[in-house]
Amino acid sequence: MSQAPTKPVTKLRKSDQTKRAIVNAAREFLWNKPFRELTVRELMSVTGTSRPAFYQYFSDLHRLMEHLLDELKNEIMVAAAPWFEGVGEPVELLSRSLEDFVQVCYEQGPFIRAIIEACSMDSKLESAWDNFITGFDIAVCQRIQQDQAVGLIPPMGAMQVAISLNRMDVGVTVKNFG
Amino acid sequence: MSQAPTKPVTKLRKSDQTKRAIVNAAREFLWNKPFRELTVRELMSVTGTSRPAFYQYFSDLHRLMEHLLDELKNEIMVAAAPWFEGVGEPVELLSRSLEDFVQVCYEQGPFIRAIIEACSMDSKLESAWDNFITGFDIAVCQRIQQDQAVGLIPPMGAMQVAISLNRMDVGVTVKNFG
DNA sequence: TTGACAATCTGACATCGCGTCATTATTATC
DNA sequence: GATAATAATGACGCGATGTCAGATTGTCAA
Repeated sequence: MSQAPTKPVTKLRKSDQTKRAIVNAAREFLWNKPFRELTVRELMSVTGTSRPAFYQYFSDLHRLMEHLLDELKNEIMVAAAPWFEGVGEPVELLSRSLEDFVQVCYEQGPFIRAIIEACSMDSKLESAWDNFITGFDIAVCQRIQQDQAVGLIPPMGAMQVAISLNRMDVGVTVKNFG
Repeated sequence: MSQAPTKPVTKLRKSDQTKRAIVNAAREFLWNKPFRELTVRELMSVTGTSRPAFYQYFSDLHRLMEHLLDELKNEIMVAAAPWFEGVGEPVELLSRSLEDFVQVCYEQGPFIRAIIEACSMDSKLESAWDNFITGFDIAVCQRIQQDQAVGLIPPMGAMQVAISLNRMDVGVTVKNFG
């Protein structure tokens, strides 16, 4: 090996620190206030740095929300991974990874709400969320079809059921954190 | 009777004409464009009258959406009335007034989507929508409880089921008209 | 018809938040 | 410690909003 990647390209730049501060400030704000009240000015006043500095890290507030969506995606993928892969006894598998899943939704509830609020205001973020949720639609659909093949679930339009269930989950989550 | 109310206080003001024009222009716009792209300038350029004239009728765009919500409420109440009152054989009643209900959602789909998009941007509109949907939660809950009393539906938390089903309906409707 | 009052509309204004500069200050690296 | 890269800033122009005094239009009694 010519170059062991023990320390990849990960320099600990000062800027990462500021970016982290921005994201944290956003999280704190959005924990109990709606996205529509978030302004760049208010956000940056918390971090200490000036308003234009924000644009060094995100081209606008919606990009910031896209970042939160990415982080949410990671958290959820970890929690739902065993279920997504779906090896093992179906019923027990479901109830076990559902527990982790609900736990994530509980911890991230206000941010999920905020992301969805922001979706109405930006086309790109809307697409990003749509990709995210469509991934679930497909995964749930496949799971249903597998269980249908074994006779665990009666034969009905798997995709429609998947979509409906996912929209229900989102709707209830948003309601409970509104 | 001292004064027969054949013609109430309903003068046919010129203004009502303009207001109608504004609402129509909004409907046309929102039929295939998202709420976030609607501006007072663009809206009024269609009606012919000047931008400030808008504020004679609605204090802002969200009030306009509140008006659309009111009109939607009326349409839906008519369609769902028989089911809301709930006299007659449960199963047939459901499938019959569900048909009217779905018809309204189909015709009004883009406006429902637009209203919900706008909700994220205005606290008052959000409350108005919440009142609207809560009415359904309660009605569906009662209906479930009635059918539970007769043994048509197994005993589970009626309100939770009602809320979940309603959020599913909204979510699927918005998805299909997005 | 005419006058005059009220309803309706308008141009111009102040405000607010956004996003972008050229420029300055601060780090990181040698 | 010098210097190149990186980060932060003040100042600017933009677009949309909501308001107002004043002009315009519609209405109705005389």
